[in-house]
Amino acid sequence: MENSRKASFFKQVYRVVGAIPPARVLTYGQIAALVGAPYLARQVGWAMHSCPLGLPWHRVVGAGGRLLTRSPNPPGGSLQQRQLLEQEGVLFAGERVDMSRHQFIPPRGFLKNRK
DNA sequence: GACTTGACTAGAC
DNA sequence: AGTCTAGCCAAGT
Repeated sequence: MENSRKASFFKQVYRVVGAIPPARVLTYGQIAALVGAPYLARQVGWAMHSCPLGLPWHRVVGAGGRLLTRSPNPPGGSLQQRQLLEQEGVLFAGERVDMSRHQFIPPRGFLKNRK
């Protein structure tokens, strides 16, 4: 059986994002790869646009630790994202997140050991 | 069921 | 260094 992989792409993304520990960040492409579609980075970002409350959307960054957040709310949602990350102790290299330090590396069975 | 949109990425200029 | 193009595909209309 194909396990419970029938969940919508979005839902899978939400699950991954919601599982990111504090002081850790993931790139859209990496999240996409985690759900089994390294080329769906866009859809990941699109899924985040619907960012359900309670989801650590601020822990999702673009390639290279770049902040791409385009929240329709305040112009410059990236700034808020940066503050939220710094609040967790994430270090920044200029305008980018220090990926070499905070890039989240999913453990084996990260998606399997889901309850 | 076809068209449009999109918080991406990588490569080219 | 920045700007542009192309490609990929799910969900909304």
